[in-house]
Amino acid sequence: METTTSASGATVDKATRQNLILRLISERELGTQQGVVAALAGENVEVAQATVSRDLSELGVLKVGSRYLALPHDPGSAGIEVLPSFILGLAAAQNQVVVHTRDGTAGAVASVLDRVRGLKIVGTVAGQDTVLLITPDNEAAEEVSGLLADVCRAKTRPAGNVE
Amino acid sequence: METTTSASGATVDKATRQNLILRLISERELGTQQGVVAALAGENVEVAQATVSRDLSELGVLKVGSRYLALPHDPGSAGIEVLPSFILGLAAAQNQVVVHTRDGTAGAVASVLDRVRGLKIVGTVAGQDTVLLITPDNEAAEEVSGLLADVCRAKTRPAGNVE
DNA sequence: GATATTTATTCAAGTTTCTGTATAAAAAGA
DNA sequence: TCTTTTTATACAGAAACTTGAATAAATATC
Repeated sequence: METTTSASGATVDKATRQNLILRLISERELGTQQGVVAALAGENVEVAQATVSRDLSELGVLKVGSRYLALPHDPGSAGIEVLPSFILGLAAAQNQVVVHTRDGTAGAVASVLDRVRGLKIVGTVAGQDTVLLITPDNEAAEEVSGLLADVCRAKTRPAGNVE
Repeated sequence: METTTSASGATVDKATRQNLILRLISERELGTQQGVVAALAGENVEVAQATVSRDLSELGVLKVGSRYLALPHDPGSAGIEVLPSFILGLAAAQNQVVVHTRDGTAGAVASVLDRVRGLKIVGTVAGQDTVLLITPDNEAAEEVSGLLADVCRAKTRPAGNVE
């Protein structure tokens, strides 16, 4: 079960490393695989870029603009990639973001958003065609809104193939 | 990912075979590993007894009296082995079994019982110190009651080590 | 207690997985 | 377009997993 024993690097198995990656990319703003390699090294886990490439791929991490976004890998449930087809509009106001969706899909959209790691969202409320996102503060609302706008502008691309 | 290619045996991977085993032991009344080997063969999956031994072990299947009982392997949640310390008494009546438990533990007991595969239970209702089990018919009630009595008489033994 | 049955374990072979290196492919920038 | 940056992949060695045969250990039966 154990792997990766390197110079001073801790011995961690693949699953542990991948969980660490999920945590790192939701805490910091990581946008390149080298960045992830460095972040891992900071946690005393040394791996090659190729391994990070494969990890991101297996984890289903997406790159939105210049930033990785992680969904907990819940195979069988919809991921961030469905959002563009559901979201019609976005508006930030104070520490809130109002997401206008296709009729009847607000619940689904909220459900997906709730599960995106690294998104600064305190909570969501879904109506019929509207999701209200509450963020910690005004900047977070702008940030989330911008990020979602990127997602919907199809600036999204998978950070790897699917299995 | 593939394994086990034999004479006429189908090619199934370990996970598939183990799921099949769970299904077989909850459908039929299997009580020996040879029996499981035979049942698998009947499904066109040929393996050795040693493999069944390891499978039962990994699946956390228990042998109660002369019969295997399977819990869906939900690591972290209590299994059948906790029942003896919670159940104080059992009584079958018609198609019902009344389980008397330590105060406050009826919910936990019901939760475990709900997850035992191969137990002929239609549904459970838990109070404070009592669980009512509804079975399809009177014989099933007797059978379930007897089985649980065996469990509590510590006739239970693991069908294998734990990982 | 002796024998038979049932289950677990040791061993070895075959397979799969994991990962770094090196390199190719793709994307971004100039 | 040319260069640079970023990401993906072929390859190979190492480690881990899977499994059957043989056998030991445990349990049940007489």
